[in-house]
Amino acid sequence: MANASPIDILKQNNLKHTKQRIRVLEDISANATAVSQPALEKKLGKEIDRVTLYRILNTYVEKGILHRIVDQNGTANYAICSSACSAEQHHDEHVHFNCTNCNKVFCLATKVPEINITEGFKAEAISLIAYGICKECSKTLTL
Amino acid sequence: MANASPIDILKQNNLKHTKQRIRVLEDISANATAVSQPALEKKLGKEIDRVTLYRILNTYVEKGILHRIVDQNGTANYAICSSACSAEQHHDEHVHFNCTNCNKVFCLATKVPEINITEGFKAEAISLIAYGICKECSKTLTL
DNA sequence: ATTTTAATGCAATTAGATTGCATCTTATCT
DNA sequence: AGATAAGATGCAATCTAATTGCATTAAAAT
Repeated sequence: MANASPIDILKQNNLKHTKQRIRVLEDISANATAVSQPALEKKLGKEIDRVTLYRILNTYVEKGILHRIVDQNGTANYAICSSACSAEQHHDEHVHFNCTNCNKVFCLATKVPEINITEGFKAEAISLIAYGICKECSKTLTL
Repeated sequence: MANASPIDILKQNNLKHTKQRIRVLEDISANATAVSQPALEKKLGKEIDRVTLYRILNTYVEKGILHRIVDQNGTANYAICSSACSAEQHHDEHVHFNCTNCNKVFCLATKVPEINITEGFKAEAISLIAYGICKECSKTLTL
């Protein structure tokens, strides 16, 4: 279930398998880093309408197929969820890294630690984003 | 230096003290929670031009006077920095709580723990946002 | 008081995201 | 397979956040 095919994922979630939905899943899973909405639109904009893309992404987030990481600029980035995610709950418990140079969002292996939340507040999800310079950019910038 | 007046803050940062800048600081510090850009604009829109507001907020973030918390929707929220912040570095090391019901952003007392970042990535700032239902909304929602 | 320096306001523009509605496609049911 | 129901797509329009250029105005320095 770790690397299910796009069609399997759609079946598991009772979603009609349209070519647009398959393209989006293929494209996002082909990428090592999370993909931003603008990048997706740029790449798929000729095959898929802007609005459809937004709707597909929202459905995927709701179903727990993708997780959405909003970066410092307020831009939405998308990455495939681990199999532990569902429509009921996201278990996107790893740290993200947002490069302030290239703007890419990376999923790090580091897990989000337990956080002690103030009495009275009911936390349902935690987002931990580190900002700085990514591996590739630090090479380029020091040259 | 903990609760410096708007004018003091401007002096300390070599910023001209205009009535617009003072209003923004007054308004944000009057609030217990972080204030969103839309809320600020709604409140100050008749005294301060939209564009000026954006520019003031950006200068304040650059100078380390305010910190910006981007919530799940990509909306910018602003809160007064602790005195430890400067133009060189933000020490906004506490956890934020973003209510998914009323959208307010709270600064919690909880500190952000040490995070082990993957080799090669250079983290400069950490943002830890918990999403869920805030104190007030949990009261209202259970009624 | 004059000059310098920088902030403000206005108009226009860019970009991300959303809504309503007609059309088309997928899946279902004979 | 063919008809039908359910739902997804595309298009036009709209909304909101944010940014840029430029003329005007206000604050600080001399």
